[in-house]
Amino acid sequence: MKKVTINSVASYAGVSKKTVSRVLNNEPNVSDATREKVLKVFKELDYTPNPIARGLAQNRSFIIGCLYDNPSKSYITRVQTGALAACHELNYNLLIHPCELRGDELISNIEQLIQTSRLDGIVLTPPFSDFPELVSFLKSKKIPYARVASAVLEDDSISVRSNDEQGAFEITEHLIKLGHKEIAFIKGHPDHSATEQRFKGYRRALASNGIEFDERLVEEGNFSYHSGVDSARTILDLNPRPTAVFASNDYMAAAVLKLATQMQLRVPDDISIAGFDNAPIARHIWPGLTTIAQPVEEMTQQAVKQLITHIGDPQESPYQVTLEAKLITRESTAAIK
Amino acid sequence: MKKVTINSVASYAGVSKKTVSRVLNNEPNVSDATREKVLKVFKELDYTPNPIARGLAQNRSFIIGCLYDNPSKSYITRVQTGALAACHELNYNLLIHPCELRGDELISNIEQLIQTSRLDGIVLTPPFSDFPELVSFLKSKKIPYARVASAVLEDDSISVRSNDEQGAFEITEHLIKLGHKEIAFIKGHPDHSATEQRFKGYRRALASNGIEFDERLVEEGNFSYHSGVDSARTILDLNPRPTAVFASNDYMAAAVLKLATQMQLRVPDDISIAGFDNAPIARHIWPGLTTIAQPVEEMTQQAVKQLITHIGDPQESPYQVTLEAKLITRESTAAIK
DNA sequence: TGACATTATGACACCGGTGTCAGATTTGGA
DNA sequence: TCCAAATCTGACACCGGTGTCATAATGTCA
Repeated sequence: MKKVTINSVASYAGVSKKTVSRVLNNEPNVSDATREKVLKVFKELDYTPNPIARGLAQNRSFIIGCLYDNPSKSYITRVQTGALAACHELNYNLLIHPCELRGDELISNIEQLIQTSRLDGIVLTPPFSDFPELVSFLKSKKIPYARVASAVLEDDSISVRSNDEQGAFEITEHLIKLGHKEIAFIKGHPDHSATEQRFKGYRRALASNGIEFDERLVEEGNFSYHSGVDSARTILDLNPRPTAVFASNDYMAAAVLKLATQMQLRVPDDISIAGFDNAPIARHIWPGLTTIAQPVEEMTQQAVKQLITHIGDPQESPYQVTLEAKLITRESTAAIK
Repeated sequence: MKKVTINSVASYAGVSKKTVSRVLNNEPNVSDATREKVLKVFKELDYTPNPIARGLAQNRSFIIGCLYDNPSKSYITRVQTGALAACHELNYNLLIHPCELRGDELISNIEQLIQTSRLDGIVLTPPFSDFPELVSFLKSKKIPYARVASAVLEDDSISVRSNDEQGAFEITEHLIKLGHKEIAFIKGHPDHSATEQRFKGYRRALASNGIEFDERLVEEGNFSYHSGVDSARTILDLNPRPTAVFASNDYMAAAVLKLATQMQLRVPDDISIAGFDNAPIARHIWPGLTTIAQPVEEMTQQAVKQLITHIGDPQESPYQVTLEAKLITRESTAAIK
């Protein structure tokens, strides 16, 4: 099995390699007869163009990077799934880059990544989607980027999000409609813009239903299961105890559930619990968690698709979409007795 | 900011580009004076060699692929973490390739992957580590590969595993020592070689403790949470009910726990439950699951490191390691009353 | 000191594609 | 029918490195 290069194809088809290249790239100015002849040779020789040579000639790598730092493995894999779908479709490769750095270290780490791997573009996922220094660094270096699930919109960049504020509003209102008035809230990690958005939604739901906001019901978490345990401890010890807890994500909600169960509280009879994200754990525990499902794969796929399109044709105007989040009710929330 | 290429470095340092290349690759036959001079220019110009050009010249991509199909997101991310660690260390890129295909479709999918992405090598993770057709395909195409957590050892290929059979033996013996005699077992997915290994360990522990194996206590699962629910239903309805359940992974164990809780059974007072893998869920639920922890990151990292070393120097003899798995006891198992 | 082995260096082709541009061929309108 | 415009095609340099080989510089030993 010898290598099939553009040269073999060219000589076999009796044309120049430039013409073969034209066919490869669907360029105009090739007669139908020639095009078909070359295409036939592609099949016959089972030719696959070498992306490395292509990359060298065009100064591209056909690789985009995917940056994330998320405690939720399921979120990560969902992001990857969406990104990969877009990459496969458009003949790109995906380089995953988990990264826990912040500040200058983050910037220089990303700079090095771009330098050494020659990325054509980069997808930012939470919490990086809303790091202004990172975004402006990429902008200054003219590295194409797309932002997934960012709260802050800019009109000159690609951004695909879902409405966290609205989701939090809906789930809070769901609790209110069940008769709950003392609804505790556990915040997420301060680095994530979703944290603020979800908190806003919670407060808006309270306000629009005439319930006074009570600061003592709010705990600071960081999206990790562990932080959920700490917050839960404080909340469940409150006197009077709130009748419902809305945690900013499912891991923290699961922690509340665990602690409540350990304390012999029955969920949802004694206390309702709601989460956010619809992580697998939300349906792997008993009772299943009422939560908000976001189209993470879809968001990432659209973002990456846009990004690659933009790389191929920088004229293409960047676009921004907001997708729908959906309330999923399970057994962990019920009407107050 | 203009591009810094090998040519700029060469002319700036007053040497030929071949000499620069020699320094880059740590080749011999460069005088110390010249080497230092060139190295200094690297720093001064902040030069990063272009891996694409390098790849073209050497007919390499500096990319290795990572193949997996696993219902456990945490397992996937652990595999990725290990693989990335090795790749970073050795200046390689990692291309992740989740894949649900089997048989001929799998082979042609992988063939296409290798063709289009020009992988230098591929890491097989369960269940692919033990697919004979895939392994012999790779061998016939002379694609370097490494196998993670495979049960079948071959002495001419790289393989890093941990001892599933022994782990299952230990956890079963743990239950036996707590006084359990009727221990139900839920099998994993038949594609995974671990499934058979874990079952073997379970049986060996029974045998070596003089407990007769009872086929009625064994259920077929497939590692998914859902299959665990089905198996749990059957097992918990048995009369007499077994006093312990050992599920082949934590998701299925969590399913047993969920169902048991729904049935008002107290765990571990009424029934003990054990899992395998030490997935996050094992400590996110109440009671926490007794389970077996495998060094997944470590296994993958070693496998990838070996693989890349082998690619760089095919003389390097492939090696095989077995790492230790560890019993982790939590609240879900207790002495029989 | 001369003859020869060893080390250091550079010229040049090459990896497999793409961009530029000139020349050949076809098309269309007067 | 003829000429300009549009369409097609190929020669050749180039992307940024590495491999080969010739040659220059240095070292070694009689």
